[in-house]
Amino acid sequence: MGITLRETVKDGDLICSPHTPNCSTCTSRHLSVCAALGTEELVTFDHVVQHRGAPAKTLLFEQGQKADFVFSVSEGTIRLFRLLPDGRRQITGFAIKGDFLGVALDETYDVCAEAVDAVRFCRIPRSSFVTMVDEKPHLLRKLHQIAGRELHFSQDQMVLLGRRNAEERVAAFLLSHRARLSRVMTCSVTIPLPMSRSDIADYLGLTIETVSRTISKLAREKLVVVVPDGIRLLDVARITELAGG
Amino acid sequence: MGITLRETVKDGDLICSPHTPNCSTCTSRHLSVCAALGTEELVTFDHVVQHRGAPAKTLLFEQGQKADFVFSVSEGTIRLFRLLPDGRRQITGFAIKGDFLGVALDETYDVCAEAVDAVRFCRIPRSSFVTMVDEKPHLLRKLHQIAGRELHFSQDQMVLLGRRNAEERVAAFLLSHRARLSRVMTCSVTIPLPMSRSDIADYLGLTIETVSRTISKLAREKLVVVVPDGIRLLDVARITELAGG
DNA sequence: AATCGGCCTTGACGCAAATCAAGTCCCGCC
DNA sequence: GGCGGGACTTGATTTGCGTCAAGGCCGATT
Repeated sequence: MGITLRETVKDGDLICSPHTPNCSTCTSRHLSVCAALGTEELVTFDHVVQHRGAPAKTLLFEQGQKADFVFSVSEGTIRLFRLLPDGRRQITGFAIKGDFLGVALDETYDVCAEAVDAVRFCRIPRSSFVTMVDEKPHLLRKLHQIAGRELHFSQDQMVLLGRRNAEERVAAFLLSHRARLSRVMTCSVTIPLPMSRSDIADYLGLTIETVSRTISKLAREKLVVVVPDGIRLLDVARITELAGG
Repeated sequence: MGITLRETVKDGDLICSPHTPNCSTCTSRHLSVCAALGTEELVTFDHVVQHRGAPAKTLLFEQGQKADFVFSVSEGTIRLFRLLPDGRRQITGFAIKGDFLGVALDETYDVCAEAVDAVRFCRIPRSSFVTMVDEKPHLLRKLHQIAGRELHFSQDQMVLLGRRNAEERVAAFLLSHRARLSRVMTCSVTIPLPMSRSDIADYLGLTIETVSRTISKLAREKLVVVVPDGIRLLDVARITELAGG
């Protein structure tokens, strides 16, 4: 939470997959932008894409930095956040498998991105990607569709941050995170939460203590059970009510 | 602020401009999506665009409703908001001259839109617009660029709602609103605010009273002067400091 | 096994903003 | 001109969440 960040990861710090996988066998193949790629485009993609991995806490890029790459997450969780000069942090989202970073194609990153746990991703030089997008309108269409979804999500988050109380925020977080996870994994009622309480707090506009107390309260009311690195939902219906709308 | 809304405006309720203006003479011609239109495209546009006006408080469309039109605002202010079942409201933005509503091209509107004061706008059937966008990649590119800006803005707003105190919120609102206005009008230090305190409160995640008190405090400290339907900034530098980063 | 350091939880207390409650101003309307 | 109502301000009080502080748990390190 300090106001200084470690320096952004250098290329050498990233783990290259020993036998570079290719896009056609990628398990994120049908997710996100990649879903919009035809088989022949996939070949083009394979030429420019770099498959990489990074351990927990790696800073992948920083707000304001020149956006040399766009990313597609294939494993693990990445926190996206903004920092205020005095160290306050607002996490704007958690990126998971299938999520695309850099939808806007901006010259600079508008948030910081940091690995929550060990992550794998592929990255594409932004310039190459922009070229492809400019040549393939259907790729741009897909990208725009993703941007639209993110815009919609941001509005949900504004309602949450502006008008919901602590309990509603936590309940809504559990449900929305579960919904997102369900796109990419069979996740019944036990939600894996690799991120810390501090991350959840900074995502929900609360403090660690309030998040902890709220979860304890839900547990006391037998709506959830706290498990190592996750939370099991016991009463989805009631939690949905609490999340409210 | 009630939980029920008046029914959405019907076509008959909207004021048709007596002598329909055309896009080439429109004062929003160089703003927003329209800026991306070539002269010959403008002609196509003129055939499908409908110029309309509406008095204050007109509900233009509602969240969840089928999105029959996309809009470009040419005069006045529109509040965009979400409602919770119990009546709590979060205003996600104020649209002014040059702003485009419906960037995502979604099938349904994801927010409600209501005229704050008397407004003028042009609207285009979404289907026609989508057709144009599909034919003209550079239009889609422009649209995507706008979506990117909105995404960036949403992140600012998440930081504001999640991590800033009342004073910072109000100061940031005054400055960002001024910046937006400056794109379309010569607006020195007196910021016209057609929206009510209640609107500002619901935009900033505060109550009317807190907004009022905070503005009074800024006035007491001689940083602003409250004028009819607006606020004059006396010390932009100090206000920028308060807004903090 | 003992020590350390994160991370999390829990309790006591404080405070910023919400709520409750007048009151003022101003504009439209009779 | 007087009346009514909405928007705004201001004060008193409450409260939900933040802050401060202590302690527990657990994995890493020696």
